[in-house]
Amino acid sequence: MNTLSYVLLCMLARKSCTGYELKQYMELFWQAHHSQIYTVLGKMETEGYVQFEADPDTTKKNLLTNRKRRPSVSKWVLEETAEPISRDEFLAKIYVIALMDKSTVAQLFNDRRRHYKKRATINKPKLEELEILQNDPARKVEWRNSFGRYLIVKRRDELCMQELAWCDWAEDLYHSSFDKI
Amino acid sequence: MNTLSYVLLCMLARKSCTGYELKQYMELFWQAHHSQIYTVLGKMETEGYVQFEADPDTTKKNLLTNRKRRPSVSKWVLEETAEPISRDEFLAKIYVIALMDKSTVAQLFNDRRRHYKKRATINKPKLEELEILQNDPARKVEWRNSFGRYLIVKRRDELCMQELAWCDWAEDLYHSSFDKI
DNA sequence: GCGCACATGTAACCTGTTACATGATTTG
DNA sequence: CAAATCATGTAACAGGTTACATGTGCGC
Repeated sequence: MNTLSYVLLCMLARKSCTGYELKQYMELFWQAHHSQIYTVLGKMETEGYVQFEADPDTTKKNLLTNRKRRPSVSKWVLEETAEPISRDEFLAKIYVIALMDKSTVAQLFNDRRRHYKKRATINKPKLEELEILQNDPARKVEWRNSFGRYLIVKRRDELCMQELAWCDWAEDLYHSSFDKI
Repeated sequence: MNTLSYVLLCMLARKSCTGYELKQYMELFWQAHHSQIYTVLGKMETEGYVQFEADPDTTKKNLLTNRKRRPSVSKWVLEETAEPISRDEFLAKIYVIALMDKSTVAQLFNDRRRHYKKRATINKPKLEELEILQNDPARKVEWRNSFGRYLIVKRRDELCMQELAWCDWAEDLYHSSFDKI
């Protein structure tokens, strides 16, 4: 049981998912390839942490459910939390911004903006969906069940907006610092 | 020459560093263990990307310099930039916030705040130092040389502030959603 | 019918982590 | 003078990526 296993168990604590869904839900804060996810899910099954249930209706769709190993998650949550890891190639490139020509700089920032705009458009509908839950008194149980997810989606949304604002600020400063008029 | 190698070359483009310094400079956006850094620096030397220069004064201190392999960095900068990777155990735990007891939630947020406050206090003096460069017309060359680094330190500072604000917002919302008065 | 998103899996390989090792210099 | 920080390195192992493989269902 490594960290990824516990991350998967956390996802499953909310609702049963397929491996495919787990990957998508996790992408907000933990990127893993499907090859890795299916491999560790297999190990987790042999160790009794999850159960596979074949879906008979729509063929070939497996549902996974967390079994009565919940206490192991509660225990993990109390253990010391490792610091977040980030690896951002774009920022390594920005490190040498003063050595690049202007067109390269423009391209780098445009790519970055494009990427975060795309992220934002994927995120926005998720956020709105969750905020509908929040404001519907008839769906209190669902809201409670999605509360953690809402906090994370909200954080991700802020992050995207701030990154885009930083791109604009940084590019402006670059021009006002290095353009000799 | 993998991604880490290019990240190291970017750091060295700014100034000569020891392996130890490289680790610290990179930590802003790419965390690597010293064992990995020294290993790849060794490979980079045999392939002629860097040179080791022993420091005769203060014993045992090696300075590394980037050689005339600069064009390879320029080429790398133009290649497609991989998306940033993040792995945040804390957010996985937040996913199951609705299943935790209140004291666990309080502890989680407090640890997170402590961590980001610490980050902020490490970052703040770096930011101030760079802003002094920016405002000193006599140190234009230095400012230009540190411009990329400034952009990154600034981004990191914003990130810390926003994370701390999010913690307060999230914990408030948690209480107003789940405290039955 | 073609391409795309859904859906799952294995194997080889590269990257990153942990543990082991050592020694100098600085600060309380 | 003990503890922390500076400073570098190797080896074994665990984690993560890439490539290979296969098949379904939907919309254009």
